[in-house]
Amino acid sequence: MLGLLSFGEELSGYDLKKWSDWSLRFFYWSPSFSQIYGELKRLEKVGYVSSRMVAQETGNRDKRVYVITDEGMAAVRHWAREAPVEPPVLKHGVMLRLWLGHLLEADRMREVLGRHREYAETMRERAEVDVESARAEEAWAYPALVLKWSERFYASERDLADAMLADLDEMDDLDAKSRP
Amino acid sequence: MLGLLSFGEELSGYDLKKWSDWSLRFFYWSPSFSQIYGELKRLEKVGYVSSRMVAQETGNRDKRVYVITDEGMAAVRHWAREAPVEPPVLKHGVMLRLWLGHLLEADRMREVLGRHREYAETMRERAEVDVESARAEEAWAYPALVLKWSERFYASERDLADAMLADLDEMDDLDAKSRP
DNA sequence: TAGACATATTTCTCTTAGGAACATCCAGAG
DNA sequence: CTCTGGATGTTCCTAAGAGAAATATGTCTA
Repeated sequence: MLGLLSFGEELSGYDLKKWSDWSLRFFYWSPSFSQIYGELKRLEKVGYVSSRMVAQETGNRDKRVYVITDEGMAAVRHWAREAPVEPPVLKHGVMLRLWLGHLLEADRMREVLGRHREYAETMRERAEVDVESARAEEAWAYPALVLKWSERFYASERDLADAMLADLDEMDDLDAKSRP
Repeated sequence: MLGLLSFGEELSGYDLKKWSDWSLRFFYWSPSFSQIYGELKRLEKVGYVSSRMVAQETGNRDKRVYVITDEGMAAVRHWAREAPVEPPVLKHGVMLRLWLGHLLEADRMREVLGRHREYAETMRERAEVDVESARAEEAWAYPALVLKWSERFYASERDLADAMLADLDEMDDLDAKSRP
């Protein structure tokens, strides 16, 4: 949350949710509304953000918008610089299922893998598009860098699926030969 | 849990924890003890596992061991076959930090990335070792397949870090030129 | 003029995470 | 020969996270 606010914009809880959904979707989860609104109150209490109410002309409901304070900036900066490097969290449901390959037919496995391949390619394409738009703005240099990483990451995820499909074929061949 | 038990072994909660920590570490998170023991009771109540107490000769404390039932097998099998293909969950703290590149020095970024690169290479090596031992046993054919995937995955994670380091260098070069 | 959709926030409930506590034994260090 | 750390084995407690639903309010469209 502080990271998102560190770009300097004045954002509502709703904005933060949309922003994080949008910006982090390639490499990080996005907090739920309940987490965001709760956290904003906590952050304000400790002085890392400050807020004000905004009456909206355009007709929409009034909202509370938040900006990061100097203390908040110091806190995120400290985190970004000094936090220990932690391993990424991965929960790969597709691999979990294939790990249990004795429970499903080879064709079903291929289908699951194929669908995952499609997902990876779709994500790669989306990242590719985002790289272009992020490069247009100077302020997005680092996000653009990470988007480029994401594009490559999903390309690799797609290739990994292909490699595994090939491994599956090979397994079947060996099986067929040993049981003629 | 049912997946782990579907290999047919009679396991205690403690065994399940060690097993899942060990087997899934490359591609899935492992449940906590509290989840495991709670879940085992729930699974027994719905008839997916059954348990018995075992008095241990070797001196260790008595334990309760669980086996999967036919209904349990049917349930995991159904899950493995029919569950929707869901996108993997990724929380890449390193990328989140680099996304906030405006908050830290270029050298600190390189350090974080370098450490992540090392982590990826270590994981790759571990996966490589595990592939060999899994291939020794016929029953581990599918786990071996996923371990092979893991080995490639971490190799790619390492290469992605290298590519990003190169991107960072390039960014610095351009920066230096535009501000002579 | 209803219905879908977008903004904006709160509430509730369930799951997951993670550590601490408890219990028991073994092996190795001092 | 005792102390301590580590492995086995299980339970309890608390906090964080996920996600749906409820509550407002207004716009645009079929």
